Amino acid sequence: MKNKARGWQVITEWLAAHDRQPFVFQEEAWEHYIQGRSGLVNAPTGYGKTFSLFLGSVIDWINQHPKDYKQKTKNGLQMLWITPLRALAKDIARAMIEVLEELDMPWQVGIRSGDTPVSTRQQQKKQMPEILIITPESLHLLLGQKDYPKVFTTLTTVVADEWHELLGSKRGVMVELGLSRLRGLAKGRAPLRVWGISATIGNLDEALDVLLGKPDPTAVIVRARLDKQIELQSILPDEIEKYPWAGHLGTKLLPKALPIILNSKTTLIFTNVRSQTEIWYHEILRQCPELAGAIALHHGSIDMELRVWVEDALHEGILKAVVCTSSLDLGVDFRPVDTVIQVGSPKGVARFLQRAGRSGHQPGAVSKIWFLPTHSLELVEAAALKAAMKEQLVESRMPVLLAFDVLIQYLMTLGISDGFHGAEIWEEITGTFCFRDMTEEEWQWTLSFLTTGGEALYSYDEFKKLEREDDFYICRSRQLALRHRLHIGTIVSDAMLKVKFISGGFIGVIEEGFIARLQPGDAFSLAGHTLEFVMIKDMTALVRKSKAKRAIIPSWMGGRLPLSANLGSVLRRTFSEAMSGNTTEPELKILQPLFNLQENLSHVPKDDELLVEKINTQDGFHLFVYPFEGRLVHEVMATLLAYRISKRQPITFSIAMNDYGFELLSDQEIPVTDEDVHELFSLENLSTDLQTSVNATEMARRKFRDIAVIAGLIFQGYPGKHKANRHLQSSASLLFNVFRDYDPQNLLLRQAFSEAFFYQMEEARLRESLERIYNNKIIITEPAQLTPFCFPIKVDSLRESLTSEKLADRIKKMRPQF
DNA sequence: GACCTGCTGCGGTATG
Repeated sequence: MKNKARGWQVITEWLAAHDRQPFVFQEEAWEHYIQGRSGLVNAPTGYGKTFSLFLGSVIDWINQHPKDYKQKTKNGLQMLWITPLRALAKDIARAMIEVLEELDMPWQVGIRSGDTPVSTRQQQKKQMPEILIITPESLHLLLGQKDYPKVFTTLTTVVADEWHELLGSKRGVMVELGLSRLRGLAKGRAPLRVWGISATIGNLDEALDVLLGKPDPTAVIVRARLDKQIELQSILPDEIEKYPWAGHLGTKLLPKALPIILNSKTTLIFTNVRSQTEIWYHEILRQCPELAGAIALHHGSIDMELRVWVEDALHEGILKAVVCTSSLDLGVDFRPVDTVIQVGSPKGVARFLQRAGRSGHQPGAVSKIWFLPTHSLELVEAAALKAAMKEQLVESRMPVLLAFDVLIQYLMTLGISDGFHGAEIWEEITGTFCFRDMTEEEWQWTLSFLTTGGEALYSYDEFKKLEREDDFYICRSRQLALRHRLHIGTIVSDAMLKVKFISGGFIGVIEEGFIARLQPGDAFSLAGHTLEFVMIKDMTALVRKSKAKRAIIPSWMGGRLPLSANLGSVLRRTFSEAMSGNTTEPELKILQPLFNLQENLSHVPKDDELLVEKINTQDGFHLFVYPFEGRLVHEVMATLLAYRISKRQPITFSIAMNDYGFELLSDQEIPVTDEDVHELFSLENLSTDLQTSVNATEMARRKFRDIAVIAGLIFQGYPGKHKANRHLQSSASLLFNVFRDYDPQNLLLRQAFSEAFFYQMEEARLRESLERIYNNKIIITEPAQLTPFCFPIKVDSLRESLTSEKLADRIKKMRPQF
């Protein structure tokens, strides 16, 4: 295998034999690779990016070491493969071993992650495999071992797999920092070759920059020159007039989805919410009992073992359908899946594409995805998604900047292994994308915070973590080192209780708050089982099987993904099209009666218009506004508007919002007219108005909790031992106050505020949308009754104050007739 | 009888 033609041939043959398209390593890319360049490979999921890159690098190695090929040699660690998912690590390892066998290469492939057994770890300590697949957290744990540089002396290549998944998060920052150290260790040798593997995102160039840290003019992006064909079809109700105007469940359309499931080999049904998967699972079985045993459900609060069982069953093709949340979004491909149903809004174009890509894995096959709306208006999203996909309006992943919490954790990691020299690490860190704008002053603050505890905590010894000897920093406390190892990582979880059968066997986790409301004997549902709650013991909820007909579905406090900016803007455009009358989209056609009603009662906004509805009901005076900017932006915008209106005249509001718009409700007439409505959206005095109206301190306080945990200021207790969430929250709050009062320059405090502005208020997006609205036409209507647009928002705001029974009554009364 | 919202991911000790 001396020449590249032979190498290329091996790759092509292998990929073809394994049903994957050999498009990634084109001649040109291969050339880049063997010249030792770094870069980024981009292609849709399931198209063999991983394998092409892997084969390419192995064959390149063979070319460079022709004599060692096929010999059992101890080469040491050659390649580090970073993956965000443990499950993915296993998949990749399996495929790699297969490839190596075929090439007759006696290389070892190892996995290093949380579930790597101790014996394997010790084995690896003695001798590293040639290829190590690792998570970002485990990489940092390696960097926290004594003599860690020895492990990496032979390393030539690092691959960041699923880089788009890590990029926008603090886990991505961990990768950046890890890479900076590995590059530092490689100084004096051939520079590390670093490759990213990424699905399509809006900012691929930036993704490469983040991976590289310092610009590298020779680095390349290898793009797949193919368009994955995706076909979207909506599941339409027979009579749109009878389909709900609000809601998020979608079970009314299940009878229409069932034939699709029955006619497919294997179907994935994606929902947005964990409780929703439980509800759908039960509902499917109720309507189609013959599916018992052939369907399963999968979400993040179901015990790992059960999930793995479901995943294996998917691989083997023995399941007819799996109801799941985005826990099945990542990496691992399930070939038997031929049909995907998305229930409700996917909230973003990228996520939708990814889910669609779960079907039709075979090269050239069309991925088909069904969209099942949970309320009428959501059908517009289907039409918008089609347009967005056609135009490739995939969202960007914004890299995290200046995450001082992660930096502090990292420095401590280096401190507990061999210690570090300030100047050397400063050099490396400012070479990362995340910290390239860090000032010398900030660096000095960080070091002094770690050695003294900073201005507020200097009198507490436990915060003097590192000892300083000239420019050398090291942690000499075994106790602190131990604690630190337990806290490496950036994922801060909420306190959950495990659920276990009395007879043995874990089922999953639920929130403390949910179980606190249960009485022994109550029935609830988890992982598809109906369970009877027996008691709590050792922070575990013990249950037995129940035959109860009615069971409470647990709810989990999860994230609230807002509608993405991309999807929002296409959505606004789609409304314009819907009213143009010459649309061919079935989703828009079927909605025509609804649009007509909206137009008669009020107005359907065009692309360059903002609709404001003033409605009086027995509840009071409502102002509905529809920017289609996602709920986070709406929340802040609503608060801002309420404040600006109240400056005109004393008035109080209650606020409600969803992804499409928001509501201000008052008991007095709301003073907004055509003449003065524009100035409510003005950028003038925006910062001061925001500071007065939005409680930024409270938002920052909430953000600070994670920051304090990541920076290692709060000890979360030993594994297995429970520490109530309350304690965590209160100690974080305490620290927040202490910093605010005694150390206002504290960088972690500052970070909490900037995270609140960036992630919670989405300040940049808020500004953009205000500017857009300010330059748009604003149409104020005064409908005589609630409109299809405002209905979902109104229902949401009622839900908080009413029981579901009363709510159903109220909704019946509220709903206007066509 | 139902117009029930709120995702995902990782990691770890020590003694007999």
